[in-house]
Amino acid sequence: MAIKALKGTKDIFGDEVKNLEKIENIIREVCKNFGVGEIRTPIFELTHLFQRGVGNTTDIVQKEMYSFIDKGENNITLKPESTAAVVRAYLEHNMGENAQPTKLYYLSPTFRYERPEAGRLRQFHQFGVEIFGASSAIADAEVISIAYTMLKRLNINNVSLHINSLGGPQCRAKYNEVLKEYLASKKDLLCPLCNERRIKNPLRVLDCKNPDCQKLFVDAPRTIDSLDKECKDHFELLKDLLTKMDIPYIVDSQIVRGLDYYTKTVFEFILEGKNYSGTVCGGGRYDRLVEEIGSKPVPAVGFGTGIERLLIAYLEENKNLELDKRDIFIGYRGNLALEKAVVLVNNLREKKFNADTDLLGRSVKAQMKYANKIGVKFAAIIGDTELETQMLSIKNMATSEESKVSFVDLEAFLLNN
RNA sequence: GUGGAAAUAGCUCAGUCGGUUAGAGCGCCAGAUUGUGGUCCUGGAGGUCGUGGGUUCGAUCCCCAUUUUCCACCCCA
Repeated sequence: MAIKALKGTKDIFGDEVKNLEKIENIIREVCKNFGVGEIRTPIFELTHLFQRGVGNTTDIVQKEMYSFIDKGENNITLKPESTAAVVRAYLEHNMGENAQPTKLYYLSPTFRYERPEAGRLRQFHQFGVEIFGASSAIADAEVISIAYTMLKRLNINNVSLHINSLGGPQCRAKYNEVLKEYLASKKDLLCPLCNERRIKNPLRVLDCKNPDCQKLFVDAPRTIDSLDKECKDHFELLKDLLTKMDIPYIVDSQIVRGLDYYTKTVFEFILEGKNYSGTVCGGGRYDRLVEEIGSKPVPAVGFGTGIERLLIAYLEENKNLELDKRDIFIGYRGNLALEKAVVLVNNLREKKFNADTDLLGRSVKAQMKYANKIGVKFAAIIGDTELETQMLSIKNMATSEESKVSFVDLEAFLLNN
């Protein structure tokens, strides 16, 4: 019985790897431009960390974690998101003592036990940014700008930015009262799920996808109407900065986010695609999370994005992408020529050219076919004549043009072409 | 976790009202005056028809179970 990859997991190879590499390169470049440094935290942490950090009432913690007891009887969980782990590392290494703010990004495998579908696997990859130690909306704007810049450089244009503000603890408490009252007045019309949430976590009710419920919410109280002056100013500054940076946004009171730790700003980039529609990137401010996990309060803001979803969006907008071409293929005919080809190719590789030769001892024709398939710019065959004259006849694969080049001038030729 | 559809070659899929050697296109390998790719032509390799059981003289096809994938919910990135 053949062994196959587990449900919700997959092997990544071929063009997919090349595309992912491109995306990752753009991500790293954007982070560099914004002065954001990378952090790599372990793949697993104590389960307790996520229970505290993500929130015990969330679906992620309640039913989607890969948890197990290791041989030392520690309760371990494969990370279902990275923010809690980054916060743990921030506190553990006293990063708050360094020059502030602390700007970190991660690019990490992430695990959630869910029903897999397109753009959602059980092992997936997340890219995210966290900025610690900056309470001003300037940081919120910068975080959004990072995500926006990344999407733009990936040529993903069919997304829209939705922003909202949940306010601080006081505003949220106030809002919860108003909302509860409002929802109670509608309880006979709400679906069973909404009525359950109405008691436990009223904010989540607004997230209900039931169209009948949504109709009721048109005149529901909005979080932004319950903001105190500080939170309101914060939100106004954010909107102002986004406008000044030419980042278009929609204020959307339905954006409440699924994780408990958000305060003030929340946002999502929502994709309208053929193969996938939905949130491709989401985040916000979480001023109370660091205190929740550690002891001292540290303001923080960040976002997370699923690389697989990013890839779907990227492929929709970038149909005929040119994958990197190898520079030269050097084939051979005969044993002496074989040795010469291997040596030449090896020398070129040492000089950091991309060079390839035939490993199967095929006919000249087959070697040329191979050169064509792997997509080299140039191809040449070494035979008796070439060995005698020490000259190569290099063929430009795109134009069929041939150039005579001596063995010693090979590097110079490649540099100039 | 709920509901629905699907699973046949490396890929995309046909097909058999249940019958002997299961097909196509693409891809792969090889030929077309034994030293040159891309188009065209010819040939070849490659499948225990997802897995296990049942019905049957006989199952890739019908039935049951199971696994996986996809879609819609739920939730999220």
